[in-house]
Amino acid sequence: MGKSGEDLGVVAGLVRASFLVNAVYAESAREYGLTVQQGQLLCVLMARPYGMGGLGATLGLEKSSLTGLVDRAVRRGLVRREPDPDDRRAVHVVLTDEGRELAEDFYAATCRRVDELAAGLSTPARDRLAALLGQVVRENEVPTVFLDTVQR
Amino acid sequence: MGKSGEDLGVVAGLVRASFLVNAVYAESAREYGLTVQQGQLLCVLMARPYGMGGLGATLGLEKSSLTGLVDRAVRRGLVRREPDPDDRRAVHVVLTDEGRELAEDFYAATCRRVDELAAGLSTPARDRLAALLGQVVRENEVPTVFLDTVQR
DNA sequence: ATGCTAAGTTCGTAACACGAACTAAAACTG
DNA sequence: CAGTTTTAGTTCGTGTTACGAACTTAGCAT
Repeated sequence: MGKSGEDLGVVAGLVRASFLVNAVYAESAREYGLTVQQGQLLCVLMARPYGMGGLGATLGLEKSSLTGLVDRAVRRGLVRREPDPDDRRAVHVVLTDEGRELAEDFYAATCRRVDELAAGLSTPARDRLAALLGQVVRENEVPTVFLDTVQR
Repeated sequence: MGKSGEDLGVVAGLVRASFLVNAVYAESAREYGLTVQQGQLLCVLMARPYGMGGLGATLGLEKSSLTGLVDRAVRRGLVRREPDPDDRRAVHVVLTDEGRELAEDFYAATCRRVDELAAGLSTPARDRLAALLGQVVRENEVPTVFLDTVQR
């Protein structure tokens, strides 16, 4: 362990880095007229449509919280509720064209901003950081709240 | 800046790890009957008292948002507003005894939980991760939203 | 004094999050 | 098949969070 006093432990490093990412995410959302939660919703739906239950599991929210979140996103024309042909109780939440466009712009802007947080790291340092975070993420089964790669 | 390839890894790693930390933080807060924001408030005040303005700068909130947050914390007996002897407009927000105790318990529980996120890393890997995150945090001037170690 | 700035509060509005209670459809059971 | 239980979502009521605009009071310049 480093004892130089400037050194942060893993725990404080993770928490503060997380604070940093949250701030950047919020700033990015604000830039696109979104709340953080709406931004997350769009990012999740970029991968594929989800049912309300799946969204809850992915975002870590109760289903009652989702109704309103999706309602507001529908009202803004960002998503659509489609009936599930195989289950008349269920619903697929899908991005509209407008929603997809906004999602992609927001996603790109957020990537750019988060990337800048690591701007001071050398390329090998970035690779090491990516590998280490990748391991943490993998071992803790994080849902796909943010895509790893964009199709381009 | 954007050498498109590896940095997506860093970006997605940071965002997802951040999601993980948020979830753990929220879970911890809930365990102690706190909201995330109240938990953050307590953690910030563990270091020292702050004025409303300082709290806003540290937490990234508008001052008008803080009045309510502090009000509710006061109502719960966690913090106290003390007059600043040198400036009669200003206020020091200070932890009460009850607030400090809760803050320390919450802080410890959160540390434990966040630490478990990195449980799968070897000791040298943890050190590398800590060093890398420390660099990111240092270069982006994160306010002290979470102490590194309790009194050391 | 006069004006300007800084520290906080108040107010109105919107979003968020939860649990409890509910409806409707699916799945299971006898 | 009828009857029960589970599952998917919504509705409702409550409390929290967050913001900007307008405001009060106190310090700071002239």
